[in-house]
Amino acid sequence: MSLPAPIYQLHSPCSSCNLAELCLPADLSAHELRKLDELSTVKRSFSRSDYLYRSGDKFRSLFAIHSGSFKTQILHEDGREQVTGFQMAGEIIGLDAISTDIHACDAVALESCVVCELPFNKLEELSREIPLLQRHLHKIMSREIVRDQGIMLLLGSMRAEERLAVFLLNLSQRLAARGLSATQFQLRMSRHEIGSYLGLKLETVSRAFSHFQSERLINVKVRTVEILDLAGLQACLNNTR
Amino acid sequence: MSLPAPIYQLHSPCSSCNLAELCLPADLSAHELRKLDELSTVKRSFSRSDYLYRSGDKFRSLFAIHSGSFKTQILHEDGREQVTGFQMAGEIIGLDAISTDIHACDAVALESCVVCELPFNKLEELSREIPLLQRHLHKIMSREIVRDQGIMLLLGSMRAEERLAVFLLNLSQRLAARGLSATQFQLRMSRHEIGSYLGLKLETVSRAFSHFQSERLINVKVRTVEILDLAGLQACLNNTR
DNA sequence: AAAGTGGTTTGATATATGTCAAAAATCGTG
DNA sequence: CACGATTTTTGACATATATCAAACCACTTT
Repeated sequence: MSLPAPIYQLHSPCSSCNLAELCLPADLSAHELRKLDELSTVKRSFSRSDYLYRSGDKFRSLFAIHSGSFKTQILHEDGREQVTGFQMAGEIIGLDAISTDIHACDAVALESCVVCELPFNKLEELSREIPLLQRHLHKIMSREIVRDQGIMLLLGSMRAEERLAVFLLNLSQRLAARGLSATQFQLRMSRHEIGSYLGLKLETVSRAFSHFQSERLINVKVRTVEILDLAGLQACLNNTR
Repeated sequence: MSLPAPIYQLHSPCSSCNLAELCLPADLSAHELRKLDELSTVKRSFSRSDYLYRSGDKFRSLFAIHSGSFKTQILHEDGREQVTGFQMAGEIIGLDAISTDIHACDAVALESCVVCELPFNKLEELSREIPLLQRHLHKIMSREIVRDQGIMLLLGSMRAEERLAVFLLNLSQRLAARGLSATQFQLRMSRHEIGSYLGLKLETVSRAFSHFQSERLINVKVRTVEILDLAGLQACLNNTR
């Protein structure tokens, strides 16, 4: 396994986690919450560019991101790479590995991160006993499918600037859901990584950023982004080609 | 709901279905198989261009395709469309709807089809009682995630001819898994639908077909395809740009 | 503070794919 | 079988994005 030794081990019950509303189903009974604490085991820390797992690793656990953010990527033998997502606190990562018991992509920390390991056997066992948890797990997997299909739409039928607008609006909305600013944030990923995610070359990403700035939709200075006109960005999407 | 009245209703136990090896987990006990037959209810027939479900429909059931094939598509309000997949016998369809209890895409029959309805409540109940079934359901969902991410790679970083090669090889392999010819088959979808799936215009798809033919990799006459050189098609993928 | 390194921006140019158009082939239907 | 409607093919041309290159900037290391 590619996990570094846990830098600090905190026994951290899910029931008292401040991210519970993102990770867990609502409406669990006290009894169910207590049961669920069987699950939460250890938190692990990662530094920028550490691997949480690698493609080919044996699958044992899903991971809940407690803080920080990751990218997931597929590396094709011929050198092609595709970033398949950027994940942040409260999101569950590793779902692709369930199908074959082998991780199908790499997960790489974009900054300092803390992650909760969720042993999958245990999760399945608990979800047999707690129907709400079962349903929740299904919803999380289904949500990932919907997300991926949204990206297929983006990659299959949107132009460069539309893709970047979708990307920025999505980031904005997820940050807001975490109580952070929807309009001012630091990008944790490079132009190259954004390009890989959006199916564009890094120069094209950079030009699109510059163009948005010249249109007064955003201010951007390298990785610092301020959205000036959310509605204007939205409007980019309606210009069908 | 958009389902037509079942044209014929056959009570058809999964345990005796010839597609069981595609739909069901291996190694179920006789007892478990018997339980599973609680699930299988009714088969429904569809004709070409019938909707199995539409985006926005209330979610109640997954569907197992018994015969025929479907496309799934997202229609964006601005008229953009994206075909997100082509599904054939033995495949399970509707997973995207679990996340919100509302179908997120349309499923349209590409030919005459027969479909088994799998009420999702029942499926969850059974999968709490049959751990192998639970695991199987998880694997099916995870497989869909992996599939979608493969398409992201295709859309994000492959050229037109590579995309078509991937498409043809994938079809070939799935047909072979169903005991059909890996090298001779009828396409059930139009150039436009293939293009939508691959993020290309129909003219580009048509040109790529013609080019493969001129290279003696395939014979293609409208919707009749014969693959002459499987290895040659594979080799298309290694020409990194 | 200087030097090095990697990331970013911008410009000039090339190219793959899109667009538009017309003809050919195929399919469905009376 | 013929008609119209639809799909497919092919060509000529347009364009969005990629490629190549250089300068610039920001961060790390010494």
